[in-house]
Amino acid sequence: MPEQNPGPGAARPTLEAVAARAGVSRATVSRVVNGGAGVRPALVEKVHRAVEELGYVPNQAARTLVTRRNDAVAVIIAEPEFRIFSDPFFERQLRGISRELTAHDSQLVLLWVEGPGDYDRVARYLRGGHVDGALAFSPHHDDQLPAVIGRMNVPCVYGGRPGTASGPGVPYVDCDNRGGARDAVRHLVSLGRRRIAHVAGPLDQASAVDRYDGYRDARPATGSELVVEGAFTEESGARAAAELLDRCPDLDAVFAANDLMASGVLRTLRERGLRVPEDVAVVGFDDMASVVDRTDPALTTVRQNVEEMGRLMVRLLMRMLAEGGAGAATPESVVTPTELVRRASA
Amino acid sequence: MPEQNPGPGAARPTLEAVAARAGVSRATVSRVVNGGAGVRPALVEKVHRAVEELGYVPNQAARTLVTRRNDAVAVIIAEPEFRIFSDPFFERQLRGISRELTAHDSQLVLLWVEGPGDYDRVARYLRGGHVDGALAFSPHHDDQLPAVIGRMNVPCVYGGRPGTASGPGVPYVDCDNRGGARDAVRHLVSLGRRRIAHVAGPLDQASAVDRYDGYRDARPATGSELVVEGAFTEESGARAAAELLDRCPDLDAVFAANDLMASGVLRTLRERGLRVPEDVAVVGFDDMASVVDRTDPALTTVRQNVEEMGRLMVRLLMRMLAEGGAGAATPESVVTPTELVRRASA
DNA sequence: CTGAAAGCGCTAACAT
DNA sequence: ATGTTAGCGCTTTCAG
Repeated sequence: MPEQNPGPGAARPTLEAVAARAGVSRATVSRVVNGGAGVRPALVEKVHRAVEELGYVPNQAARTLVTRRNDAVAVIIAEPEFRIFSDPFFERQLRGISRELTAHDSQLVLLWVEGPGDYDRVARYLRGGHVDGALAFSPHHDDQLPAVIGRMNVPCVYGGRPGTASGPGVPYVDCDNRGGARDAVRHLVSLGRRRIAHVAGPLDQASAVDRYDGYRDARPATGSELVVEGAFTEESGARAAAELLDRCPDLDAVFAANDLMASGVLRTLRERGLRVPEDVAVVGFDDMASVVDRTDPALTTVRQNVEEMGRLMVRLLMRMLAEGGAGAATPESVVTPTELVRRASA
Repeated sequence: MPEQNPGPGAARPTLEAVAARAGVSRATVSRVVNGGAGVRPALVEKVHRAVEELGYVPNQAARTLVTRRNDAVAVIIAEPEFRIFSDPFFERQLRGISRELTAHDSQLVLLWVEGPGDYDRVARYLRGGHVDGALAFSPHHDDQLPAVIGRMNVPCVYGGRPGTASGPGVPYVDCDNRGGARDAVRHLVSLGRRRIAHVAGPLDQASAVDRYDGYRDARPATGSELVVEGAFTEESGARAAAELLDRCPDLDAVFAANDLMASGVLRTLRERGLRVPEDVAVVGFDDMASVVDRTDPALTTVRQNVEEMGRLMVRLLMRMLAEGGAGAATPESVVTPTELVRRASA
């Protein structure tokens, strides 16, 4: 249990004080505090005791001033849409980030961007040198945020492949959306389904586009595409299914670009008296527990390991920082594998 | 649009450089950068131009070192339970905090505490003087986190009344849980209901206890208490309702300590063929949009303004900081009013 | 292996 | 109204 903080009233002990108490120089205390390499064990011990007794904690500002390291990373969340934050999905990713950052002794500074009006603030903050690097989420293809961040020349890793505005060579971590979608549709094909519809996500987001591409890769060549664009919400999935059924009453499978929409699809199917999977097989994407657990029948879906993706973002960033920031070449992006999880719906 | 960052390679310009360029002293530049009070307009203009041309941004570490201000606040989230983060409820509160912090030119540093093993890390961080103050969420009555934070002597405001472990006089922002519960139950009474049951939240949380107390205040004096403790989840609400019905088949109203549990109660009632509100009236607590919108019938509930509560936490903290931290007396806590929202269920 | 000394970039008295 | 000066607390050569 750490000592009591003397508080804002009483001045906190400095290196100087510790040095005096231990009967050594400031330099020696500094060495000990930073690992104690090349200091005689006896002195190390003495210094440690003094630190303990005085309740010494290094002043981070002073340290940053000379080392130019902050041990802090910004997490930038662009939220042009509603809700992204309360997405259990995103929570998992943030948790992965938080844990990995802790493992690297770094702090998480949250920058919540509600719109273009906030870009200046973010830019200023990044320029201010408050953080060693950034992790950013900016799903929308035309969002200018990546461009703004890019101009700041701060090492940054994206969660999800960023849009065109960010320019090429921007490192990111994403799951294999296209491959996962391909697996999902191939599975439906292997079940003997032929009229396979797709409820796409908002096509201004890379993940939605990639999943759509995967659908195109794998769907049977016969017949035409059967696609409606949704909004990644339950409601939009339900509406999309209705439209699809109107257009093609005898469709025998639906691949939805996420679980929430798949859940909406199931609802519409039930309302129309269609059985799942007998009449129509359904596959989702994400394996989002809060949806998948409640669905009836249990939803077959494509799983991605989001927490791991969060951790990978941090590791990638740390590698960039270690290699000396702007000088080094940007590292490769990471694309994580997905896994088809078979349940009752397909 | 801010200039391009010279980047880690090129050294950033310092006050010194700006001073040289503008042909003034460092002190003058400093004054201008910090508001420019008492500097001749002509010079202000000159300095501004130099700042512009050089793309100067103050070094925060250097500034913090001398002013002892960080312009950063820690948000500490204890999460002994699952899920708290993806709670849309909590998102709203965090958003209020984020916005108000931005208005005060402060940054949000997120400290995610997953268990007692993290307490040391938090304590060290707080001791390190990285932040001017903290905002903490620690709903569980016996959680030692408030005690740990208290010992650090860092100004801190709690979201929700903290448990006993924090000691007296700890400032917090909470809604009037007891009064809101009282209103809910009084409303049921005014509807002529007499056998009013309560599905309580986990009674190791102050909010659950307070709502329970409100129930006791207002329930009809006749008959005995009819209470089951739930876990603030939909499922636990459903189970609690089943138990209540077994114990008292002719109950005519249920007040649930939150909307999620109320939704579970509705489910059980429906399964047992009871009509709402004809046979049993139901009232929830929170007015959580994602629940209230889907419920059938629409849920009567007690609304609290969470975003505002988040903002109030920041304002309270800022007042403490302005008044000089530990020296001044801790300010009064803030209890915000609730509002009964009548819908179809009661 | 240890200590002395020189800053990191900025602010805030204190002079002028 | 402006400039001069003395640190803030730490790391890091450079001597010894």
